[in-house]
Amino acid sequence: MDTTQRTDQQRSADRRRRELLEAADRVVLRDGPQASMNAIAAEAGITKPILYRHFGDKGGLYAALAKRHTDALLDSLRAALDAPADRRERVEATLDTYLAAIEARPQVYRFLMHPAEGSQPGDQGFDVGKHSAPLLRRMGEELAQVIEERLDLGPGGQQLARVWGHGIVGMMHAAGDWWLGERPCSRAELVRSLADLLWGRLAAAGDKIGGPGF
Amino acid sequence: MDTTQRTDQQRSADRRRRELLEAADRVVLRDGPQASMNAIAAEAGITKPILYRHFGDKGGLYAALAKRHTDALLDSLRAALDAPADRRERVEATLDTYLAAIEARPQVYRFLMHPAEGSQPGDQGFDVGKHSAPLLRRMGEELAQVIEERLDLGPGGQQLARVWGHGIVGMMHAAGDWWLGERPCSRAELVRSLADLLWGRLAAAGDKIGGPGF
DNA sequence: CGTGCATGTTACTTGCGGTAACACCAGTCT
DNA sequence: AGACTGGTGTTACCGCAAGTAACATGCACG
Repeated sequence: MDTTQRTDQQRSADRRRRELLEAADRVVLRDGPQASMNAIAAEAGITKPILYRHFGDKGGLYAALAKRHTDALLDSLRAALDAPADRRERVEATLDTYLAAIEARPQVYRFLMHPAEGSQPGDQGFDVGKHSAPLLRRMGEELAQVIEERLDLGPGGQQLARVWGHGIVGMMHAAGDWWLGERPCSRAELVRSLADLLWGRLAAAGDKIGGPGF
Repeated sequence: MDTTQRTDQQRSADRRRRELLEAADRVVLRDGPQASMNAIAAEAGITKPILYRHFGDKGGLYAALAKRHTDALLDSLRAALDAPADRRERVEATLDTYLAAIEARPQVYRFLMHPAEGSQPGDQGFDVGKHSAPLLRRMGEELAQVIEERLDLGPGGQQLARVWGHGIVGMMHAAGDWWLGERPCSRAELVRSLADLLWGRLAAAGDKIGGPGF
């Protein structure tokens, strides 16, 4: 039969692909996101055209690389979101999971979010194109789905859930990005502050003496 | 005197610089963010080296370009933030101002936020490096300052204000980005939904029948 | 007049993404 | 056996963009 043979070849190709992705991962983590295709190929012990045969173009390689990390992150987030606890605790657990992830592997994070960071004048960086948003988009959509499934938001709830999903993810992202850069407080404090924000402390806070409130 | 002469030269240089920036603006708005230095120089009626003399490198040109738009946007945001109204109205006005801005000039917005969007396989895009964050960072810091100045948040309020500033800006940004791409609702609805989120409706919402709430 | 000095040019280097053309090395068909 | 096929690998090249000399020009000052 030729199906068995094909399976063999496909397996071998898949294995190769995985090896290449791991090599790319190492290079990106070492050299930052402006890693060149040549460098990645060298790390994998081969030359450029093979990378192109496997991934089409640089965007394809990036997409495959990003998908691995994105999937892994989304899995842990789902786990935190599904933990048996009350809503506030779940929100805090999810925030903490995300922040712990970006804290543990900032290189990966910066690659997914700010693909051209740290580039020198002579660099062209990872031309990421429209591939920088997908992680945020996917997180936003997934969160929206969870919100819509579990919360009773009345009429228009589905749209509200989507807005909130993307909004909350954006909040988490921006705060995390800033926090990662400046480390102004502990992770737990950050989680608490963000949860407080989500819990309406902004609306509940009193005005400061001497002027109209924000 | 040579001070007057110097002033003359400096003025002329500044004028030239402004002209170049405007040319760059036109090209970026027309060709998207992957505009080449050659193209910008051609639009300005000159050649590359002059651009480099004025702006150092591409990042410098980008930074100058971004600063113009960022400053303008921040000015309108400050105005909305200072309007004489209660807190919720101000928040809504600020959100609406931001969203109106990105809606009115999506090209500028995409340039500031997603500088490599729309690039073709053969393009290298605008190598934006670490210059994609500043707008968000500045907005976050300014908002933090406003919050800290006007809200009584008790002890640790300053840090809380910074977290919230960056978090809210991130929420606005991500929701706006998603909304701009999908247009799932009107601007007013989006503003309302985000303000509701900030006003604690997430915490206040009831669980949906049949399962533990989010 | 020559001496600065900013402004402008052409022509170049370097380095990247991407591709074409060729070489090798399994197994397969006749 | 010997031609055929399909995957893996190579070298050598193209095109293009960033960035950089090195040289030319116009204009104020002594």
